[in-house]
Amino acid sequence: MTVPKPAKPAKPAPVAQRLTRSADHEEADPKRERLQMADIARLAGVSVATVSRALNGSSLISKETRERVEELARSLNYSINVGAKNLRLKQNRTIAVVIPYDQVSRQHISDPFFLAMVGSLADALTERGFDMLLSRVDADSLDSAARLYNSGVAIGIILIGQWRHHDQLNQLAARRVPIVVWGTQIPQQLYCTVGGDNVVGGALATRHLLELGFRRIAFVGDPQLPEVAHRHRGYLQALAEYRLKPDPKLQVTVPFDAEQARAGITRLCKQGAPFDAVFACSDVLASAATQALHSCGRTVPGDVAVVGYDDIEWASHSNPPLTTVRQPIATAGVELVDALLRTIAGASVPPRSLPVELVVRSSTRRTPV
Amino acid sequence: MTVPKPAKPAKPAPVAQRLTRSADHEEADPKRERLQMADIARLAGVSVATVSRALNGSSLISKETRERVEELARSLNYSINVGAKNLRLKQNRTIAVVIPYDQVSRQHISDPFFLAMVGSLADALTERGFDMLLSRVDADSLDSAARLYNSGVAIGIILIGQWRHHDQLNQLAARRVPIVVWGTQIPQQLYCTVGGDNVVGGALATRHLLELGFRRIAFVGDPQLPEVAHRHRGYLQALAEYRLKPDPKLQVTVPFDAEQARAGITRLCKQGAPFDAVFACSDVLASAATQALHSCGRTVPGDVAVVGYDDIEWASHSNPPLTTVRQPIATAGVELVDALLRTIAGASVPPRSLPVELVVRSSTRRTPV
DNA sequence: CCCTGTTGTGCAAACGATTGCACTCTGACC
DNA sequence: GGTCAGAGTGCAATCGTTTGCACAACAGGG
Repeated sequence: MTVPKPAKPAKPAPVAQRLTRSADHEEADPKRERLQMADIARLAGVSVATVSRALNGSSLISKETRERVEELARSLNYSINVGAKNLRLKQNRTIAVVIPYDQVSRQHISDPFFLAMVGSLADALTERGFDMLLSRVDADSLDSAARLYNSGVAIGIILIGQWRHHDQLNQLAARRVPIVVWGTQIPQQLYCTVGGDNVVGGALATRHLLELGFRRIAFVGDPQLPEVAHRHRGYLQALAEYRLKPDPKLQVTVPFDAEQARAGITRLCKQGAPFDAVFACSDVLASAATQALHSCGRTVPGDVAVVGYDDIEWASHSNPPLTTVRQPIATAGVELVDALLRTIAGASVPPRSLPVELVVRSSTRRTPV
Repeated sequence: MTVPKPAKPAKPAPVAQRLTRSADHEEADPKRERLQMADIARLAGVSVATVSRALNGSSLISKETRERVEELARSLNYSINVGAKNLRLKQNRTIAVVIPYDQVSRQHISDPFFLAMVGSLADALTERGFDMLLSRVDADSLDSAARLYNSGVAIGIILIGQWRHHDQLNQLAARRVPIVVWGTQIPQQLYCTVGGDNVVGGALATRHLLELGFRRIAFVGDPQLPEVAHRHRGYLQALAEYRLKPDPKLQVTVPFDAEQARAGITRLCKQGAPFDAVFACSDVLASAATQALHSCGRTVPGDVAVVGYDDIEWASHSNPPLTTVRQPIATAGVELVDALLRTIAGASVPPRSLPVELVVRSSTRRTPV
């Protein structure tokens, strides 16, 4: 496969010879093998050890040699083989970002919230000089994500989407895979989570509706999912503050899927259980709900007020602009990376919950604009 | 650093001894060094060569040995060190996806269109068993992206966002870096592009407005950018079909930045140059334009019709729902990956332009809904 | 002239896998 | 009994780096 290279001279060859040799090499090697340290060494008339040290700025090397080597490397735009370097040093600057693909509560990788998170993580990682490996894995065999760590591809894993896979995640953590999860804190979890404060978020949204006088508030989401469960708890809390009992008929249990949310809301309308507001656990769900309401002949916010969750970019551009609970996406990226790096460093990092805030727009106005 | 391991016996050790040895190892090595082939070999009482062959399904190995090794590896959930493997085999299954960050026409990595593209690429790459390295680079030193290839981290590069960096890209291609770019075809380009058909897209959008009777159509975008240039050419084409001369006053030259688009449209309103429609070169720009128009007291589509470009998810949810030119994001991912793989295989892949279609919604209705 | 630092370099052994080649067993055949 | 083929395995070189150690060259002090 590889074209044999001329043997390395025992002593530095005189300049003339070196140049010839290099020309020879170019001719003899038209397939343009990737440049490597040995090439630089040969051209500079030094050993690879010296090149290595020079490029790493070792103080052992004389200034002239270092500069000559650096110049040569730059002019040939040589770049070091990271794989070999990592192998030798047993180090690595790659972080895996994993988005599980859940068959049941199917939030696809193209979900805007996840994508925004990916963007935020990309920025945070680039900032700190890490590479980001983006990977989609089947949520049913989540521990296949561990492969990324075990095989040394990445030094740690950031997982977006806790779903119902708490146990699998705990197993990963127990196997000492450095992992940080975007999600919500669960009792007895062995892994670190970073997430918005879902209880507060749920309460904020619900309280807002209650303050506006709405009393029959439908909840759209699947409380089996940890994050949704907490938002639901907030919802119940707020209701309790107003001495209201939750009506099970107003519970629309659907995964994070627009289609099913539409169907769920339509069903709710048909069933005739009266309701005057909707709290949906994501903006996508809220948007789907709004559409379903329209096709049932009910206006938003005239007949029904709608609150979403996430505050993804188009929430403000939707029709009507959506009142929603803002998740701190930008800081989320930074916090996740931070937590992971500390985990990798061996620290035991406590779960972190980030503040959320309510963004009021027209979808909950008493009088439509 | 590394804890010394017991010397490997010349002959397979008797089972009892092997088990003891393994126990010793566990105790002596509480730091849990990553499992490697040598460990499996020792426990199985064979050589690493045999383990390697067994795990790679070589027919040289007897069935019993293979199964024993496989079983052992599975039960310890060993996974091979990909770095070492790649080094030895000079192969790799990582593709770098690069999003340049342009300081001038600042489309950030969080632009929804780009993120959707990232999602699409992630799917296409996962599908084919490749890893995806997501990287944000400074557009001014684009060739730093070449580092990813030169250093062997990735075997090829997919770049999203051609911008004004045609020359840099050509240089990369000239240096034989396998690269495929999402963008538009430019004369004398050395690299392969895949993109929507921008001329047709521009023409579709403009013709649609003309058919509805609009005659003074503002163009929002910076024709210095190759893709925008083509859309602009389509715009001119359509105007010509109606024997209309383009009015330079209706040209709003702004980069892909919502803020500047708002400012540009506001300026246009203030200047008093009459216009009855806007063709914006992205949905984000269109949305910004709509907002600006509203604050100038002009309704959409009542006073001014607006057409966008991309058809990102929220185009249909915006207020009013946006008429736009749909880019084929899902197939784009597949096509980009395809083109890159063929480039890597040594083929000279011609640029590809994908069909686009007009999606008509309310933002261009003559009577508002 | 010998000894002892000091300052640069080079040699060679890692890192964890793959694979050509050599080798050891079998059992079969002459 | 000798030869041979074929099956199964191990040895050792290799991939492109880093780095401990040995060593060469030179200067200065006795």
